[in-house]
Amino acid sequence: MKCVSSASLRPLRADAVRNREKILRAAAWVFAQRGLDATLDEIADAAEVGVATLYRRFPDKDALVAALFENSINEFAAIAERARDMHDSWEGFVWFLEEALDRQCVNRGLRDVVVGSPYAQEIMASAKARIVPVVMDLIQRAQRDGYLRADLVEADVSVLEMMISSLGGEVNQFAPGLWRRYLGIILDGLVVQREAPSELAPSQGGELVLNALHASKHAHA
Amino acid sequence: MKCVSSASLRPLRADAVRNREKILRAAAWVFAQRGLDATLDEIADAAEVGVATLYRRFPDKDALVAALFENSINEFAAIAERARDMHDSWEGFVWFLEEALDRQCVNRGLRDVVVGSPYAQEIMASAKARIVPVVMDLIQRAQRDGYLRADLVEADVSVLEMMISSLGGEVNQFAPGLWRRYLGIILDGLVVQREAPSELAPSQGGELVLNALHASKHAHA
DNA sequence: AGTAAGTGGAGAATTAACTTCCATTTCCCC
DNA sequence: GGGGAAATGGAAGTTAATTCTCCACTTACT
Repeated sequence: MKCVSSASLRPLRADAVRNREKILRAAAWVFAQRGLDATLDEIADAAEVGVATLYRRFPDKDALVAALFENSINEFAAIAERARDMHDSWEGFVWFLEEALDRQCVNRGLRDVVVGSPYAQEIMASAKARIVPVVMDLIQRAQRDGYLRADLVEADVSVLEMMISSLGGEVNQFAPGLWRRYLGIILDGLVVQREAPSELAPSQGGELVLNALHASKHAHA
Repeated sequence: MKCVSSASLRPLRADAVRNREKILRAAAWVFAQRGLDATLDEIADAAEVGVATLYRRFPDKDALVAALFENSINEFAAIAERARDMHDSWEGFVWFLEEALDRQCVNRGLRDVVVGSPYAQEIMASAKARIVPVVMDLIQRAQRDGYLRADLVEADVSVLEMMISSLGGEVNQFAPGLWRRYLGIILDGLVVQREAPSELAPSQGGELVLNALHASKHAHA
């Protein structure tokens, strides 16, 4: 009995390490494009590796998702904290939304994680605990300074994020950055008072959004 | 060769008519609750009818969906037209959104139809052609009267409708009417100018929205 | 060179939906 | 009220997608 810790009794063989990394790279790509619904077979193919290899390294999808997205989730917390520390509370609030949404719209897998995919339950539970109080702070500061409407609560931010990030993924590929247009409208609805509309991101591609959604579903003869 | 028209050569038998109606009633209910993804088996069960009966009456899902939702779709057009004819152009615009969204949020199947489910392609194609110009009118009138921000285009309305109606269905059962809160925020973002935030529908249940979304997906041990 | 570790990919197991078949029941008209 | 056409139910065939396992073979390490 010469093993020390319960996990990773011995170091992985060199080729196994290489394959593990190929898998992670491939999974990052595939999940980003197609969301967490992507199959493990698909990822194994993209990694140029047999399925069994993937299953040996990661017992199930949850484990793979956790390994991949733990970083991104911590990044969220970091963003929120940095936003809270910005001088202008409104700028901080807006910057947080922009950064968070940009990531979620570009990476459909990340969006699924944040919105609460069953494959990322525990990983998000702890992250939420860390992020929520910071967002509450962001909100309260912007409210105290008279920028943000007083009736906004933390849950609203989650819901609005969810609504806006539904324009990520495939839609964002048809109409890149369209989500910014609607974030703009919503921000105009969140400020306490306003003389004129702020300038919006252009709507180009907007007409195609619904078509883009069709395309994403199966063709259906 | 004594038949007259190509369809409905002879009248249906009395029991067949009764069953057809049971199917339509059941389908209306099931689609409203679970969206167009509900299976035909499920509907047959709810109608207390064998699957075969359903298939004999409606060759495929598209036919059933068309039979069920043609009315609702025409209702949309009627609502849009009535909104256009209202005295106050802003009230008309808001009223149209409220009515349209209320229907979509209460009836998940209807939402799927409007957002462009593959099972309702043709049925929507013609309806769109009828509704879009009316909505453009609604927009232009509200803009001309100085209520609605000038940079809003027709496609925006579809996108916003889609975003808001994502709070229908199961979410609306957890937190009934929550969608009105976010419609309120967005409307505040759509007016040209505003001194103070308008009053929002309460957020009660809002914290549970994301949980409601989980619940809707399979439990996943 | 020997052996433990690692691999691939076919295929078993599962789940789920759509659709058809046909022996039986029900209605309609005479 | 009886004969024949119409309608029925639900079991079973079909197709498809996904997860996960097995084992004969290959590769790395000492």
